[in-house]
Amino acid sequence: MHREHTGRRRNDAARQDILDAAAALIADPGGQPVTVDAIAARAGVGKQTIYRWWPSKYAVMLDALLERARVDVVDEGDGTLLGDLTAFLVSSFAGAERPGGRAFLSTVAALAQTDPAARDLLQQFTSRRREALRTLLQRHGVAEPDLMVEQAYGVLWYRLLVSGTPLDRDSAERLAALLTLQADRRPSTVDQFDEGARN
Amino acid sequence: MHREHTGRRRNDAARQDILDAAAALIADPGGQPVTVDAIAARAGVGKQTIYRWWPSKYAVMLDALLERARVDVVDEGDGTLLGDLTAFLVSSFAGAERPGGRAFLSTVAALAQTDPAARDLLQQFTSRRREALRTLLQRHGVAEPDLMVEQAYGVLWYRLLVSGTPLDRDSAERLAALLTLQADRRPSTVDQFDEGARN
Amino acid sequence: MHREHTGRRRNDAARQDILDAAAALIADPGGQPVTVDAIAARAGVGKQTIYRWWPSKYAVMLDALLERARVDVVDEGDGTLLGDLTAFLVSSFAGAERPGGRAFLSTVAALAQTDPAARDLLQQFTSRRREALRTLLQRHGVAEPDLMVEQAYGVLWYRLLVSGTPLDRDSAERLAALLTLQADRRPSTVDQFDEGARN
Amino acid sequence: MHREHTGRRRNDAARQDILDAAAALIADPGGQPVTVDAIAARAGVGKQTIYRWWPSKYAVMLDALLERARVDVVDEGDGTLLGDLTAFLVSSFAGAERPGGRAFLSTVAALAQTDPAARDLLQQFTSRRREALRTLLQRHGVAEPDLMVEQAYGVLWYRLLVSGTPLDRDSAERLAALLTLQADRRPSTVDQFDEGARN
DNA sequence: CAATAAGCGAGACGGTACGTCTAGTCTTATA
DNA sequence: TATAAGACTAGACGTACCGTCTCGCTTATTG
Repeated sequence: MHREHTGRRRNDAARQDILDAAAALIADPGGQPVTVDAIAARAGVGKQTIYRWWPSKYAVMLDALLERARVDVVDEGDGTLLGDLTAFLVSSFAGAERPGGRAFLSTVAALAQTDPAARDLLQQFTSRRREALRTLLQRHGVAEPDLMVEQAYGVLWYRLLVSGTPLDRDSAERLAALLTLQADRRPSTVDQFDEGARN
Repeated sequence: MHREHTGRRRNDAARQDILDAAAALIADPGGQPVTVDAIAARAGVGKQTIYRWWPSKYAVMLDALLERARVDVVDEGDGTLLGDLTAFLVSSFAGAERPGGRAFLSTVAALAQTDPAARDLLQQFTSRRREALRTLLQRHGVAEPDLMVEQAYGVLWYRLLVSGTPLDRDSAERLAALLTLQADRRPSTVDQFDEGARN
Repeated sequence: MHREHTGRRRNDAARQDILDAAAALIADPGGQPVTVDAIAARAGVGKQTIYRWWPSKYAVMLDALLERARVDVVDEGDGTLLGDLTAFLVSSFAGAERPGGRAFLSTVAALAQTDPAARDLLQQFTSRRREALRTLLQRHGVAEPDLMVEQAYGVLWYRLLVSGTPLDRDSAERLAALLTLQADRRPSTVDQFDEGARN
Repeated sequence: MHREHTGRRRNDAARQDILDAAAALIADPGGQPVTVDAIAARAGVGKQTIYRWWPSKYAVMLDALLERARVDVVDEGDGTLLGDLTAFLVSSFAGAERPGGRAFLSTVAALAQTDPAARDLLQQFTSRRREALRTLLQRHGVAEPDLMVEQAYGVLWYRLLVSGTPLDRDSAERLAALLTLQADRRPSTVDQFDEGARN
C-alpha cells in the first residue's frame, strides 16, 4: 500500500484508510477484539495519526460507523400512506440488514450506552431518517407522528439489539399496515365515532 | 463491613455483597469504568471469590442486573383491551424508570451486543414480560400479537437505548391508545377475511 | 520455561529471571536497543511485574548491573605496596574486562549521567572497591590515598568511557609501578624539599 | 525572535540558533529530556532545518558541545615539570568547571557510550588537549607519558562521570605534585637506585 | 526580468517504545 | 477448607519522541 504524503496538511487518504480499516474490523473482527493497533496496522498508519485526530478508539469506530450510515436511501411509495410507509420501512429494514449492518448498528448502540460522544453521534445519524419518516407521516396528516416514528424505529432497534429477529421484508410490510391502521382512524368520521366510543 | 466465615460452605452473604457491589457500581460508576477489582474491593471480597462463581466480569454484572429485574410487576387493568394495555405499559415504563433502572437496562443491552451469555440472559429476562404482554393481547383476540409486542417494547427500548427520551406515564397511555386503534380494526370484514386466510 | 507461582508473595524466581534477562540484553543487545518488552518476553514475565517492582526501565537495568557487580574479587598481593597494588589493579582491570563487563559498566555510567537513582547506585557499587583500595593504601602509609585511588580508578574508567583502550594486565602492572613511585617518595628528603617549594 | 531569510543559501544565523538552543537545553534541561522538537522550537526553526544539516539529534548535541569546547585554554608554566604540569591541570580542571561545563562533558560522554558518531567526536575533542599534555610531558623527558596522561585525565573524568567530586584548584595542584614525583625518578640516578632497591 | 532553485517554518506522518490499566489465574496465609 | 489478599501473565491503551515528508513562502541565481 502506498499513500502520498501531503506535508503539513492533513492527509485525507490516511483518514479514509483509517476509517475503512476500522469499518472492516468492526464488520468482521475475526474473533479478535477491535484494537487500535490493528486498525493502525491495517490502515498502514502510525497510532499517533489516529490519536492526533480522534480522541479515543471509540471515536474512530463511531466515525467509521457514521461514514457508513451516510449512504442515503431514497424511498418513494405510491402516494398513499400505506404505500409510502411500506416503501420507507422496507428500505429501512433492508438498509439495516445490508452486510455488516447489524454489527455496525449494534456496535454503535453499545458504545452509545457508555460514551457521551457516541451518544451524540448516534442521535445525529438516527435523526436524519427519523425526520424523514416524521415528515412523511405529517404529509399524510397523521395525528401522533412522533409516537409512530418511535414505534417504527422501535421495532427496528428492538430486533437489532434485543431480540435479534431478522428485519425481513414481510415484517416491514405488516408493520406498515398496522401503523396505517392507527393513522387511518384519526381524520375520518369513523375516528370521531370511535373516540366518542372510547370515552 | 463484617461477614461471618462459613468455612467450607459457599458463603451466600459474600455472593450477595458481590451482586450488590456490582449493582451499585453499575448504577453509579462515578466516572470510573466498572472493574472487577472495584467490585471485589467494594464487596470486601477477594477476586477469586468472584471468579469461583461467575465465569467473567460480564456474568457478574448480568447476574446483578437480573437480580434487580426479578422484582415482578403485577398490573391489572379493567378488562378492556385499552384498559389492560394501558395498565401494562404504564407499569412497564415506570419499572424501567425506577432509580438506576435506565443504567441497568442500557448496560445489559450493551453487554448483550458483545457477550453471547449476556445475549441469552437478556432474552431470558425480557421474555417473561414479553410473554405476559402477548398473553394479554391474545386474550383480547388481537390479530398480530407478536408485532404489537415488538411495537410496545420497541418504543421502550428505543427510548432507553437510542433517543434517551423519558418513559413517562403519558407516553405509555398514548401508546396504549394507538395500539388499541390497530387492534380495534380487526373485527372488520377485511380483517375477518384475512384471519380466515391465515388459519 | 516454567516458574512456580508463589501466590500473594513476591516471586523471587521471576525477579531473578527479569534481572537475568536484562543483564543478557545489556551484555548483548544484538543490534536492538534494550526494551522493556524484550526484557519481559525473555524473562517470560508480564510487563506489569516489572513495573510493580521497579519504577522505570533504567532502574531494572541498574539493578541487573548491580547484581553483576556483587561478584567480589579477592586479591592478595605479597605484602609490599607494589605487590599488593599490582594484585589489586590487575584483578580490577580483569574484572572490568570480563565478558559483557565493558557494556555493563559503560551503560551504568551513561545512565548515571541522567538518572539520579542511577547516580546513587553507581556510587554505591564503586565505593566498595574504592574503599578496599583506600584501605590497602593506608595500610602502607601512603600520604595521599584518596588522590591515588582516583588516579587508579580514573585510568580504569577513562579507558572504559573515553578512550576505549583495553584494560590489559600490562597496563595494570605499569600503573601500579608508577603509583608506587609516588608513594615511595613521601618520607624522603626530596619530598620535604618539594613540599617546602610548594608552600 | 526575528531572523533574516537568506533565500537559497544556508542561513548561518539559523545554524547558530540551533546550536545555541541545543547548548542551552543541555546545560539546563529543566527536568525535561532534550528533544529535537524542543531544540527546534527554542531555535525558532523547523525540524527539517535541523535534519537537513545534521544526521541525528546526537550529532546536533555533539556539535553544540564541540562548539563550546573550542574555547582554547592556553596554559604556560614556569618551565619546570611541576610548574608546567600544575598550570596545565589547573586550567584543565577550571575549564571543566566553567558554568555548564559538567553538564556538557557528562552529556557527551553519556552519548558516546551509545552512539558511534558521538564516540568519534568525543575522541576528537579530547585528543587535542591530551596531545598537548603528552607533548608537555615528553618535553620534560617523562618515561611513561601515555600512562601519565591517562592518570591526569582519568582523575578529571572520574570526578565528572563517576564520583561527582568538584575539580578544584587544590586537587589539580596536588595531582600535579604526585605525578611529578613519578616522573622525577626516571632519568635521574636516584631512580636507578630506587629501581635497584625494588628488585 | 522572468524562471528556477534551494533554504526555510510548519506540522502531519510511520514507527517504536514507554508506562498504565484491566481481565482472569494462581498461591499463600488467615480464620 | 473457603476466603482475603495480592502477585502473576497477557495484552490493549494512549503518550512521547525520532526522523521523513510535503506545503507554501522567501530569497539568490540563472537565462
